[in-house]
Amino acid sequence: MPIVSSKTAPATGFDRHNHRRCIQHGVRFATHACEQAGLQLTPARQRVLEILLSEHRAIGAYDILDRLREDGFNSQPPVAYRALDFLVQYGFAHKIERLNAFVACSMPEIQHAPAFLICRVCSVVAETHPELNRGALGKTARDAGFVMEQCVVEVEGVCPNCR
Amino acid sequence: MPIVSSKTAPATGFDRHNHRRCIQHGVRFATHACEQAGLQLTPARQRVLEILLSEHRAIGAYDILDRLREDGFNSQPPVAYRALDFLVQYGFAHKIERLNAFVACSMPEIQHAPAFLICRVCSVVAETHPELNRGALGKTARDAGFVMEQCVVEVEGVCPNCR
DNA sequence: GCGTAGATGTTATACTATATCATCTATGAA
DNA sequence: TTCATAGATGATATAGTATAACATCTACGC
Repeated sequence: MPIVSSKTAPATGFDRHNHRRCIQHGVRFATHACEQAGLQLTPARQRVLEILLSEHRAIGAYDILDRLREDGFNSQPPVAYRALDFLVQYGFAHKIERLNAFVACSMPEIQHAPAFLICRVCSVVAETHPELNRGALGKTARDAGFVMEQCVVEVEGVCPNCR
Repeated sequence: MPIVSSKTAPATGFDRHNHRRCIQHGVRFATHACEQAGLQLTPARQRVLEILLSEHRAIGAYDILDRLREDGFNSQPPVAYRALDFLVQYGFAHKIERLNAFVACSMPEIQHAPAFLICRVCSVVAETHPELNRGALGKTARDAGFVMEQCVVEVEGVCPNCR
């Protein structure tokens, strides 16, 4: 019998894991998806994705910019923001509004509205997909006649590793 | 038989209503609550609350600052941010992270974790309290061993009046 | 009188994000 | 080939959001 119910989505990011696979998988997936869709995963875009994939934490645009500079990329703000806009637009990354920062998507193969669990101690950000439409909030919205389009769900708290 | 189920919280803000009451009630409640708690609802704080209560929309700190200036208040940024920090800290207002802006709390008498329905057409922000702990997201967090402390839930879409 | 805590005044600065216009390159149509 | 177009990048400037830091004031209790 599984400890985690199969009816709710798990949160990915807190468990210890071979992180190189996250990076490899993320880049490989984006490469294929862009080829399929006729999108250009240019060097700057790929590098920003790699930077984001390098940790399960939210990274600010200006930190990304610093790392691009180290790698010899042009380092004016639009460089980072353009790459981030691209990655967010096509679902390879997400913005954490609460932190004004960005994370790589940890489940790009699944079409989903993300939700985030943010540890205030270690800053790790785990991602899940709660399908809020189905819960109380979805019912409230329907009852009110409100059509949900974009959802921001960001929960701050303490992760299992920091308790 | 009620159209809206009593099991889920309604969204307040989209329905037409006598808005003067929102302002009166909000200020009166805050006045009493501050007296009870030994907090100072100073002129600047009360004025910012009134400004926020003047519409069910999110207002940016610098717009608030402009209105304070018109009213003869000191208009340096810290004036607005300090008042907003106070109002947010004690639950009289909320920050909408997605918009970098603030709204008056529409149910200050209820201890709650708020969720917002934001109309992208008319910018009206309705507030509700979904108790996410009870739904799928709460289960995901518990299964992951994550302790939820602060929730940001902001849904963008189209309100009943704009459809 | 004196210390303290909370509030405000004041100046400066940090952090986040976008506008704008020029340039380059690949592609496909005329 | 030439041209037009779309997408990407280069480069400069600026807009928008938020806080640090330190001085001052005021009310209160001791």
